[in-house]
Amino acid sequence: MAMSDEKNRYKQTVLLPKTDFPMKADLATREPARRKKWDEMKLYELIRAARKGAKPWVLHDGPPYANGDAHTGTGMNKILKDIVVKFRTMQGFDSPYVPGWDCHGLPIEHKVLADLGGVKPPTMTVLELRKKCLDYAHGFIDKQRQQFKATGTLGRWEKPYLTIDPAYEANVLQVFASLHERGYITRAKRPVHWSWAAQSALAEAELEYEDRQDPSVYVRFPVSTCGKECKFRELVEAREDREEIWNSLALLIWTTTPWTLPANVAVAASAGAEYVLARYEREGRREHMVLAQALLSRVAEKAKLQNVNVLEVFSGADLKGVGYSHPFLETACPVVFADYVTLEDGTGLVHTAPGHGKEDFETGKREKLPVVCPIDEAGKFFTGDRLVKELQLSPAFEDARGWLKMLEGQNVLKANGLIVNKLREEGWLLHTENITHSYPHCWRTHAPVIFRVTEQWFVQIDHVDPDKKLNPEGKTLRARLLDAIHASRWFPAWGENRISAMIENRPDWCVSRQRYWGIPIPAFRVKETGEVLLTRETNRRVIELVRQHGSNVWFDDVNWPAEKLLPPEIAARYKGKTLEKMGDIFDVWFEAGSSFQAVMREDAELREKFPANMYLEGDDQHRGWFQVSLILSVATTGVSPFKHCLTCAFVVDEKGEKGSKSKGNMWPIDQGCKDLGADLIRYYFASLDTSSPVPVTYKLIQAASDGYRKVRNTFRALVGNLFDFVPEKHALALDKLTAIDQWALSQASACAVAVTEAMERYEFHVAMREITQFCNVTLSAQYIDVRKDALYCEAANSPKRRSAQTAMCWIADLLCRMVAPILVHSADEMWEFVPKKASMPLCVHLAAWPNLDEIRYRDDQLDNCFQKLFGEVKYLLEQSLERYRQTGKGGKGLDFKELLTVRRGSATADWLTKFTEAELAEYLNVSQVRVVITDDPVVNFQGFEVALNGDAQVCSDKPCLRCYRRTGDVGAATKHPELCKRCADVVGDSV
RNA sequence: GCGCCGGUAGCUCAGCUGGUUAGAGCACACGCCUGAUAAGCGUGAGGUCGGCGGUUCGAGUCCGCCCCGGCGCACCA
Repeated sequence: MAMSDEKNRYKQTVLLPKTDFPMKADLATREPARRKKWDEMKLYELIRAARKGAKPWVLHDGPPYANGDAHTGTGMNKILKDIVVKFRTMQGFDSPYVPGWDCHGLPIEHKVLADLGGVKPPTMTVLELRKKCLDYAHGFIDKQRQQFKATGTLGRWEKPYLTIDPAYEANVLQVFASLHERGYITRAKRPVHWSWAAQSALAEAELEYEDRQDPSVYVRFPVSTCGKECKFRELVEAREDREEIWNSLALLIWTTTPWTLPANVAVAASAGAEYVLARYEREGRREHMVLAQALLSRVAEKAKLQNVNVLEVFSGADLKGVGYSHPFLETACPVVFADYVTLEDGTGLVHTAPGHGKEDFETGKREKLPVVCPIDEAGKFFTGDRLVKELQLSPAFEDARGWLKMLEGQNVLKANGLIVNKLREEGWLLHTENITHSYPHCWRTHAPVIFRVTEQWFVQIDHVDPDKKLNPEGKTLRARLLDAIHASRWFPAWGENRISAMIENRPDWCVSRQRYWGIPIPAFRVKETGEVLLTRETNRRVIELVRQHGSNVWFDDVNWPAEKLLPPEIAARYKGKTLEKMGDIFDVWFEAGSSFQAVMREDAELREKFPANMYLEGDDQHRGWFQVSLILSVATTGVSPFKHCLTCAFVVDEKGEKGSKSKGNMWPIDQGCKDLGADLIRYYFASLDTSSPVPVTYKLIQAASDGYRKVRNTFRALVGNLFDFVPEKHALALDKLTAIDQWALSQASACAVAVTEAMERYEFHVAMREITQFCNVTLSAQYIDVRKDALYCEAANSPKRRSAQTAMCWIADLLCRMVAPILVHSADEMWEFVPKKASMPLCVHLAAWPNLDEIRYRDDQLDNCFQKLFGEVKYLLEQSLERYRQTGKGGKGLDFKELLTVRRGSATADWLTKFTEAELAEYLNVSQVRVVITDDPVVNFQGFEVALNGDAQVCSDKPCLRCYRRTGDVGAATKHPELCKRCADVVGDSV
C-alpha cells in the first residue's frame, strides 16, 4: 500500500538507536574470554605501573586455609575485597592486592594422616610426613587460586604469600624472638584446652561450643577427720546422736565430668553461703550429708530421698578444717573455699581437680593443693606405675577395689560411664541423670575438649613492655591493645565493642602445639638437667637457618642435629651435655597473625605501606585473625596492623542455616560463576547488606538478575543513541544544554555523590540501590523515555539532539565507572562502547573514579521543577489516561492532548509556567499541552478543589507519519503532506 | 543467664535529630507501546512498620517490658 511505502520512506530518516553492545549478557562465555584478555594484556601489572608512586592504600589479605574448595563464603570475601581494591584504585590510590594462603596446621596434617590410615606409620619420618602435607597444601593453593580468579578478582596471583615460604617462616620466628626479647613469652604449667582427638593444646579461637549430653552425678565424699578448731566438728560433737552422724557423714558434691574424679584433691565451699547437715533415708538406710541449704530440696527431690531432716544450719566458713577421704583413692583431702562457688546448680560443694580446670588450678595454687592430671595426650588414663605416681597414692595402695585396674588406659569419655557405675555399686552415688549442656569442642575434629595441665608456651597479655619507645606510658599489652583497637576504625562500628570485650577478658595466649605440620618453637632442652634453652642468640641462629633452608631443619635430625642449629659458642658452653630440640610447633594463628610482619613489612611491594589500610574478613575473625594480628603487631611494633577493619557475616542457605563444607549446602564459587556469571554473583553480594547473614542460593542470585539487566539495558539505550556522537566534535557546553539535559546531569551528579559516599563507607548495597534507582526511575522511566523524540526525530546535528547526546554520553561514562568495581567484566565491556576521548585508558579498571569536585553539578531549582513535573503532573496525567484506557479508548500518550488547569498565584503556577507548552508536551509524552491559568476554583475529577488539575483529552489531530505526534500542523509543508512541520523541516529534500 | 545487633509490603532494602494519606526496586495483576523489542512505559493491589504498655498535641522514629532471629560472652564444678 502506498501509505506503508510512505511510512518506510520516512522511517529511514528516523535516527533509531544503533549499537553492538549486546542486550544479552551471556556472562558464561564472555567473562572467561575477558579474563583471558586481562591476563594477556597483564592488566594487573598495568594498573600497578599506572599507580606507581601514587598514595598507597593497601588491603592486606587474610590468608584462607589451603584446604578444600573455595566456597561461596570465601568467594564472597574475595569479591568484597576486590570491590574495595578496585574502588580505591579508581580513586587514584596505589592499591596492590597480594593474596595469601595459610598452609600449615592441623586440618592438613589430619587429612594427610587420615589418608595414611589415621596415624603416622612408624616407618615414616617426620620429614616425609611434612612433605606430604606440603604437597597437599600446594594442590589446594593451585585449585583455590583458579577458583578465586573466576570471580574476576585481580591481584598478584602469580606471587602470593604463603606461610610455608622459608622467608615467611623466618619472619614468624622473628616475631616470636621479638616477643621473647621483650619479655612476653613464658613457659608454664597450666591447664589448657586440650583436644585429645587432635592430640594438641587449643587456643580459644579453636573452640566451638556444641551441645552435648553428659552424666550429672551427685557423689558422697565421706568425711574423715576434722581439725581441732573446726566449728563444724563442734556442732556435731554437741549433739547426742554424734556417733550415728560421724558414721555415715559425707560431703555431697556434684559434677558433670565424672572422669575428673580420680584427680580430685579437694572440695571447695562458699564461705558466705548457708550449709546444712541433713539426715535422710535412701534404700532403707539412714545417712547424713552436708550441702548448701538452698540446694537441699532440689537434690532431695531428684534423688528421691526419704524423711529428710535438717539437723544443723551453719555458715560455709564453719566447714574450715573438715577433711574427707577420697571415695575410691582413699587419700585425705581438705575442704577449701573459693568465691566462684555458686548456689545455682549442684550442691554448693565443688569437686576440685586442679589438673582439669582453670579455676580449680588457681584454687589449687592458692591452697597449695597437688596438681593431678592422670590423662595422656590421647585422652586416656595413664597405666601402671605412672598412674599410681600421678595420682600421688602411697606405695602401699593396693587397689583392692579395682579402681585403677578399671581406669587404666581408658578414654575419658568411656571412663565416665565406668566411674558412674562403680560409684553406684559401692554406694557413693546419691543420684545421676543425663543433662544436655553446651560444651567446648575441637573446631576441627569436633570432639569434646578436656582441660589438661601441661607445660606450654604462652604470650602474656598483661606483660608490660619495658621498651619506652613502643610503650612510653608503661601500660600492659592488654591496655595497649584496647588503645590500638580504639585508634582503628571498625565497619560496622559494633566490631570495636566486640573485639574490645574479647581482649578485655582473654587469658594468656597458649601458642604451643604438639604436632608436626607447622613452624617449630625454637627452644632447646638439656637432656640431663631439663633446662630449657631459648635465648636471643639461639633464636637468631635458627631464624637464619630457617630463612635459608626452611623450617624442615628443625625436623631433620640426620642433617641438622641440635648442635648444628645452635650458635657455636653456645654449643661449646654445653659441651658434654646432650641438647635436644623441643617438639612444640606454633599455633597456626601465630603464623597467620604474623603476616603484618612477614608480608606487610617485608614484601618488596608492600614494605613501605605498613600499617595496612584495611583488613576485611568474616566477623568470626574478631576472635581469630584480627585479634592475633593485633596482639602480635601491637606487641612488636606498637601499632595496630590496620587502619580500617571491615567485617562481613556468614553465608547461609535458603533455610538460614550456616553454610558449611561439612553440611554440603555450599557450592564452589567458581561453579557458581560458571553457571550464573561472576558479575551476577558480584552484583548480588554488592546489593545486600553483608554485615548480617547472607543467604546464597542459585535461585536468589538469579532473582537479582533483573537488577543487573536493568543497568545493562539502560546503558545500552544510552550508547545506542550515541552512534553518531563524537564528544570532541559534537559535545555542547553545559550552559548550552536543554533544561531537561541539565537536569539529567544534575541528577547524575547527585547519584554519583551518594554512590561515592556509600562506597567510602563500604556500604555497597546502598551504592547499588542508588544506581538501581537512578537507572530505573531517573534514566529509564523519566529521562530516556522523554528524550527519544529529540534523539530519533530531530535533525542529526541539531542542538537539541546534540544536547541530549552530550548528557547521555556523559552519563554513560559515569554509569560505567560507577559499576566498574562491582560488575568488573560488564563494566569493561561497557567501557568499549562509551565514546572515547583520547585521554581515556583502554580498560575501565585503569580509569579514574568520577571526580566529585569536577562533576558536582547541581541545580536545585531545576531538580525541583522536574521532580514536580514527573512526580505530580505526570502522575496526574497518567491516571487520567488510564481512565480513558479502561473505557477501551486505548492509546499511547501521543494520541492525547492535556489540559492543565492551574490556580493563579498558586505555588504550582509558579514553577509550571517556567515550562513552555511545547516543553510540557514533550516531557509528558503527549501530543499537545494547554495550560490555563484561572481565578476560578480548580476542581479535579473527584470533585475536590486542587491547585492543579490535568485533563487528558483524545487528540483528533492527524498524527505525523514520522514522529507520531498529533501537533496540529501536519500537512503544513506541501512537500510532505503526511508530516508535521518539524519533521518536514528535518527531512527537507533528503527523501 | 548477660550483652550486642536486627525484626518496615512476597523478596532486597530506604525511612536523618519524632510531624502531612509509610517509600523505592524487583516480583505480582491489569493495561499501553511495538522506533531500547527475549526490551520500554503506565496503572493497580499489597504493610495493625514483631507484640504490649508509656512519654507526647503527634511515634516506624523516644522509653519500658515481652516475643522472634542472628551473633558474642559466660555457661565452670
